[in-house]
Amino acid sequence: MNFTISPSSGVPIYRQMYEQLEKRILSGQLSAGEFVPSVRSIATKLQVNPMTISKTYSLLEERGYLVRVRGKGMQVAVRENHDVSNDRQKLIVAQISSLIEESQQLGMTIPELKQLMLDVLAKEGAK
Amino acid sequence: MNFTISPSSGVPIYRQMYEQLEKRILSGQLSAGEFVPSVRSIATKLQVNPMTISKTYSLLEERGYLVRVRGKGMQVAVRENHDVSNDRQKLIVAQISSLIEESQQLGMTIPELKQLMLDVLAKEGAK
Amino acid sequence: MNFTISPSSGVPIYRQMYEQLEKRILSGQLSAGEFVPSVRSIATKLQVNPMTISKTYSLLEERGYLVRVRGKGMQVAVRENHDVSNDRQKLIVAQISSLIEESQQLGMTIPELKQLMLDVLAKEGAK
Amino acid sequence: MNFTISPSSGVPIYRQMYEQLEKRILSGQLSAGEFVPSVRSIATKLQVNPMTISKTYSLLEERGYLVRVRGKGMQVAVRENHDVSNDRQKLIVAQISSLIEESQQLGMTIPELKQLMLDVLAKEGAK
DNA sequence: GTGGTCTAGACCACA
DNA sequence: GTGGTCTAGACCACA
Repeated sequence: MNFTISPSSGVPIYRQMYEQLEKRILSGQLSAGEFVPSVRSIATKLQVNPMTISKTYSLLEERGYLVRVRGKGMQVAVRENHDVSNDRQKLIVAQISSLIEESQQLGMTIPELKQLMLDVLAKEGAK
Repeated sequence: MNFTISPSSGVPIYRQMYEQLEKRILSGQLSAGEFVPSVRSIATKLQVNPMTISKTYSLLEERGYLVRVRGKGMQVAVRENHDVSNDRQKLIVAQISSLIEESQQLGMTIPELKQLMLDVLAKEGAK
Repeated sequence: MNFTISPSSGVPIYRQMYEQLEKRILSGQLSAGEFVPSVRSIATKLQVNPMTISKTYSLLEERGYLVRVRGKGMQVAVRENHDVSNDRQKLIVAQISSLIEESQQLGMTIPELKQLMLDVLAKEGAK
Repeated sequence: MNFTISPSSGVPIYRQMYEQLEKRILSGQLSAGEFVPSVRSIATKLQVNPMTISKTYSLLEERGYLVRVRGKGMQVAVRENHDVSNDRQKLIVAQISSLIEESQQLGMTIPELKQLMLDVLAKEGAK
């Protein structure tokens, strides 16, 4: 499993790891029951302090994404009503909402924002 | 002029102030040539250390939003291509792009995202 | 007499005025015996605090460029051995020296700097 | 690493430090990837407040000279077009240009200035 | 009156 | 260990 971290980005390494793992779980690239790499193996590979990876895993455990299996490692949690697409949707909807709020604070109208979104989507979709 | 700060939010106060001022300048609520409140007046009002506000102003100066007028205070900069709507647009477009990228990392398709955006916009527009 | 000041440049206004007047005296544009405009007339014209201009004049007086004539104003001083070209030269030589020092701190050699100077001079001379 | 500061020079300490570090980076004495001394170690050595050094580092970071590596310190940035000699040259050329401009405001001709430069260079080169 | 600089010292996140 | 943020309070230059 590959991870990309940028120690100088300002974003804490443990958060960078968190986000990459969360995305893989939410998108189904990591599926329930699967084991994630050990803290040590990742720490060695990325040349990072093991405590940092440990912090990432603890956070993922706390939020229900991972389950600690004693003596074996961390496993992707089997979540009840595990509607992946629903999780995803909530995450994206929240971001759209905050984008709307911000655009309004900047004095942009809803129709203007809508037009902008459609423009950018069209451009990206064409890639 | 009113500001809202939340000392317990984790976001540094000087950054909170920065964002509020940047938004007001970009949205034209503060227009070129206008003087912003003095460091001391804001510090007193918000019960915050003057150096904290000073840091905000230095940042805004460094980025070209404010101009220091010695002995008189800080003034909103007259920017050459002061096409406010253009600044705003760039800021929002960048955020839409990163939202698209993220949704794709989560395994969502462009049409799905588009539908979601339209739904949320419709809901917000109706408020 | 015209002056150009930029209140937002960071350079104190009294220094900006000082430099402009010093240059005019050193270059002979203002000659000995001539009266400079009154503090008030400049202050009004430039929309500047009279104390600021006063500070400029005091500095020029202190350094022997101006002489206070009671009831009449400030006069360009008649300086003994008033070799304008010599003053000028000292001023420029000092700056060339500090340029050499700086270029060496940056790891540039004397021949490199010499070449650079000749290049820039050739370019400017052709204008 | 040694630094020289003069608290009584009028130039803010954080600026004095900035200039010394900028020069060492531009001259290649500090090379990309290298870690600069910690805020605290410099502060202790120079008997100066850590915040003062921190301000220097923030400025160097903002301008792209240093990169903050969380929990580890500040590292000299790897810059894309890291043509050190080019950076240096621009800095010096800008100063030569402004020297030419100034000499002309003082009524000196280009040939006179050229002669003066050659004289001073010859004297310095002989040291 | 304005903002800038600095100290001494505290507490925090991150590794 | 690293740097970041903030306070309380002093002193300074400038207008």
